[in-house]
Amino acid sequence: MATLKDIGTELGLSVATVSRALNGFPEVNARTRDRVQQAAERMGYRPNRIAQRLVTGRSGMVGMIVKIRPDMSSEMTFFEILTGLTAALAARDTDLVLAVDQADDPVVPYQRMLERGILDGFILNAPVPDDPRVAWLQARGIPFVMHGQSDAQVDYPFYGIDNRAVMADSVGLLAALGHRRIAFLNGEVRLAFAADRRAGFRAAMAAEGLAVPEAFIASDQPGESYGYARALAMLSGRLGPRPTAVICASTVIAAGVMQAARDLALAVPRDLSVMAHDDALPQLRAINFSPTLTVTRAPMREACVPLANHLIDHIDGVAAARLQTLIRAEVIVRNSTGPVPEGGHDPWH
Amino acid sequence: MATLKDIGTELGLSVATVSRALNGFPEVNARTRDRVQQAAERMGYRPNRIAQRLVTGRSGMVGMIVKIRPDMSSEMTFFEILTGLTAALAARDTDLVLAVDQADDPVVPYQRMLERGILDGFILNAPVPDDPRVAWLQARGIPFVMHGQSDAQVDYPFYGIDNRAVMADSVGLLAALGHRRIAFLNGEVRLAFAADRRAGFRAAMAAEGLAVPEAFIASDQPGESYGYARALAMLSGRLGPRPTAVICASTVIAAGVMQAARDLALAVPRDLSVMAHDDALPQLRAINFSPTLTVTRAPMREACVPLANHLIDHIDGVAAARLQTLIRAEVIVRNSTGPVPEGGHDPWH
DNA sequence: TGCGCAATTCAAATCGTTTTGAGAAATTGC
DNA sequence: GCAATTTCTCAAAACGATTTGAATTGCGCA
Repeated sequence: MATLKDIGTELGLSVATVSRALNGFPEVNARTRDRVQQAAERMGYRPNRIAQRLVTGRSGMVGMIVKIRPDMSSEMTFFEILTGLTAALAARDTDLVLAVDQADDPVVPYQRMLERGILDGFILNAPVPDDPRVAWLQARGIPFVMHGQSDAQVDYPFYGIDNRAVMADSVGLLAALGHRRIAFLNGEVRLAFAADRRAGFRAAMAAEGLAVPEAFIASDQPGESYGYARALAMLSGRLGPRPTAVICASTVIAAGVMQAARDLALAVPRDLSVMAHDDALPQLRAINFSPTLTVTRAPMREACVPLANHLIDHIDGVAAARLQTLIRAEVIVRNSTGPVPEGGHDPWH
Repeated sequence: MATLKDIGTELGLSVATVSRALNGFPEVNARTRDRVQQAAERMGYRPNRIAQRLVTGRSGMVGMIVKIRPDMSSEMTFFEILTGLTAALAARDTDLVLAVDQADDPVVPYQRMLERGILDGFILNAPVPDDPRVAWLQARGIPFVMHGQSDAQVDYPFYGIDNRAVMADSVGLLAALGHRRIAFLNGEVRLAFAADRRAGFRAAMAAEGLAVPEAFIASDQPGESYGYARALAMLSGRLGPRPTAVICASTVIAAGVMQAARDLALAVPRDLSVMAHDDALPQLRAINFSPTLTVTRAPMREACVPLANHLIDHIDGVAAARLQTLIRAEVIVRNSTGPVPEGGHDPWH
């Protein structure tokens, strides 16, 4: 591996000049810069990140700690994030160091990674309300970006979708079609995004003047059979008058709901409208549902680009307040939603 | 963060002595060593990996590049590997840098990661026959360990299970129960492990004097519905006399086969024996099948400990020949296998 | 008392980069 | 033509560890 010194001796220049030439400092002669750049190219020079880090205090590496949650949905999502994130970080010359959290205390793995002294910052995901990781990292001045934050009243960088708006859009769409009994199959409310959606759902329903019995708001790990089982219970009539529309927190859940509808001989959208929030996971595309699925859509992979940029910008010193992005999911109306069926006009109460 | 110099000035010692004291060199006075160690403890000293790397040429970081393969089975497996691997690496004070391969050329992502100059070696998985990554890394003298190699005639470190033995054990068990028509639902034969299993299956069947029509050896990405669809075809009788036993490359596939048997009203193990190779994925446990599943078992997570150790030992200079581990999977007989049913004694030919 | 040897410790070089402060060369102003 | 400025380049110091070779100390022994 060629070093700055190699280029320097080759060209009869000092390492200082070579360094400045390559880093685009203005005080170096244009002809010298050309010579240096050509030599660097020719000799296959790559700056040694280790040496750079030692002097700049930056390593060009960020950490992410994933928590094992044994459900398919979170694994698919994680893969999607990983793909988008490593690509987006690579575009800014940054590497991703990964660890799996197997500890009880949520901050322990962060502490362990930090002790190595090789990280510039962290990417956090799946926030919980009053996330203890946030306080811990902020107390130590460690830069981080939060993925999935949807409450803007914080003082750290984040990227997330407006989950209340997601629910307002979904409920609004269904209410406009005449639906009054709308059920909601949520994710785990322990997680902030699901808590926000639940609040958003209730607020949107209330705004339409509609009440929802607790039995028709489900919350759990969005596993393989969760959607199917909960939809079956809700649609069977056992819990009360069955909903005419169901909103799902993910397309995985929607797949289960569709299956339940088929098993109960309910036609979608004639007897039941179904919609979901779509992270655009390539394994389960809303367009491949039958009927095609009406969704609120916010591609997970694309979200990784601003996520990576926010973190690196923050490390570079940009203020947190300028690195807070809350996007609004797109509403895509397809064929799984339709007008409220005959005789379904009555609200629950 | 406390440095060697901090400890030195605190104790009135030179950094050299502090360094030697902490690294267990014999020429430092026992009392001095104690003082240094206590001071280090008290001041929360952690060696700066970056500085260590610069002078030793070692970074304590290894890379892994995962290839996106959109099937559930490989994602579950990847999670399992990730969990075991980061824990095993951490035990040897090593971090894992991860990237996702989205390029066509299999060596390009390795080259890109290497250019950063921060890695001590690589963990490769999912080898293909004559893997181009091997030649590329060997030509450059980059240490690596291969996960899943099952042919011992190579000159690099690896850890894998003996896939031919897996098939010999499986076929042997079923043949001993009187089965003559044994089908095999394999993984993708593009991958070395599946090619080895196919060869092992054929050899084991030939050793029992049994022929198998090609229609009863399936190979594909072990997706969600693959096992179900292939088993349905084989067991329907459309392709010829139906098998009395099925061997599956994974428990995911076996789940599909069980479902197909149920749909065709075939009782397991009375009408059909089913066995699988079990990577011990926590999401799909062989013991939770009904009936409980007979398997060849080799826990994926445990495999990561020798995998990590092989790589780090190799980086430390241990010869590749001493770092080749081929383990034999354990055979666990449960309730999904039984004697060949009445009238199922005839071989295919 | 003085010499040699072992046991400890230390100063300095090293890794490859960035950055500071200063110096040399070229250009300008009077 | 000489001083003042601008333009360019360089040597050296840093970052925090390891490692080499030398220096110091204490000890036993003649």
